[in-house]
Amino acid sequence: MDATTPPRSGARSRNNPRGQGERLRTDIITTATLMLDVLADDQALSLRAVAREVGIAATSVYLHFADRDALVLATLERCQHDIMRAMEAAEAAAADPADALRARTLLLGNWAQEHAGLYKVLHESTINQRVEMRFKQDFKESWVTAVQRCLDAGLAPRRDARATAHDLMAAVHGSVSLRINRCDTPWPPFHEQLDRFLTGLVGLRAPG
Amino acid sequence: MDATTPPRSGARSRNNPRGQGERLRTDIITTATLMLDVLADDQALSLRAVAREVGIAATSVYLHFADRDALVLATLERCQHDIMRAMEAAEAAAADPADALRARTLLLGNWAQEHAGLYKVLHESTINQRVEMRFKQDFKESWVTAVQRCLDAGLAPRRDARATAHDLMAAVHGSVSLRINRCDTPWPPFHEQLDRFLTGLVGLRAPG
DNA sequence: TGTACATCAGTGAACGCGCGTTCACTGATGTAC
DNA sequence: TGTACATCAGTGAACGCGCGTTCACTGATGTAC
Repeated sequence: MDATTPPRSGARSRNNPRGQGERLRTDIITTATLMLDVLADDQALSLRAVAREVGIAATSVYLHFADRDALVLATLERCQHDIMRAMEAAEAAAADPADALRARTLLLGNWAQEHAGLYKVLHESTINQRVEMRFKQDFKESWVTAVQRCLDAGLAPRRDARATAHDLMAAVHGSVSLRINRCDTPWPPFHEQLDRFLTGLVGLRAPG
Repeated sequence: MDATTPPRSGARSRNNPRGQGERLRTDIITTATLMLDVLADDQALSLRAVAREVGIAATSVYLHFADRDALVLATLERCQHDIMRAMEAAEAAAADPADALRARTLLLGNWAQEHAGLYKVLHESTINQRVEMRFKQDFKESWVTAVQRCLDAGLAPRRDARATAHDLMAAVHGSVSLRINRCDTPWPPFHEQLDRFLTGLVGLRAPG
């Protein structure tokens, strides 16, 4: 995503200058991000492979992460953080709450299809079962808020914001997940499907 | 799922009687099914672990499957076959096409939550990227047919059956996937959400 | 200005492990003559 | 009825590999006195 300088294999000098220890941490996360996007599975990411790609000894990873899971978790946390910021930016440019809801959903859907591997690791890999990812709570709440704003603005018939947000999240996640996992079969354009979700599940007026 | 006798670790005699070679194949698949349901990840299933659990030499697996992927594929194929039969049975007991659509969806949703690991392997694991699973085509088509029947019976306003089926599949898959992958956070009852999907996306009349 | 010491930012060798797969082999049971 | 051979249903040892993690070590840079 928007990380500092990408590390080049073997290009790292042995000693970082003092006070720059955090730079290695950033480099490791950046590389792990790229690799997870390709692998699409947290279990397939090996700490040694990450170290090789960064150009450091495998043991150096332990300077910044307790174990492999901690590395994956940190990677996903930064990833999720970037998505949240991007969604907020998309919302900020919208004309009204309905437009904002559509914009944030469209951004998420497009991001997911562009970074299929990362999306899968974030939402479908078995690390979800092993460790708790608290930062996902904020993500979930942000959807409830976005729906609530539409209701408050009278852009959709009154209904339960939380249940409606859950419905929309489920539909969008499912649509993206099916597209990602079965690349072979043809699916309808995402934005058209999204509009049906917004009218059918949230009750927004049809666009155009 | 409804396999013959479940194999017990080490309980197998060295030589199956003649003509019973297929029994081992069945036993291997049954064991692999149980293990995949626990592991929830096809890459985590090791051929050696399956063999250990069945009580045979690791090499014996090669008598029936070309490699590890072939074993996983055969397992998922039987699994999908069983789901399809169960869905057909659920539909057969329904009063009308709308009832049938609801019954098949409810069955799938409940099955997925009871066999979370298998569902994940079937729809979210990386074997989807590695090999083509042709039997999924039938699955997809069966949803289009089920929706079409509702439209033909005048139980929902006229619309494109294929797009509508895709929308419903996406929403249901997403709902199930979110429930499976984040067991911690609370989700609304599945059957209530399903009814909202059926009314909002398919256009069926609200139940009750 | 010199020097002992602490700290930072790493490295390299080694551990034990489980894995997929290949290979030559075994041992019971059937079958042609 | 006897026997050679084919077939079926497996086994056991071995291969080379990459993995996560631990451990003792290194070498540059700062800092107290």
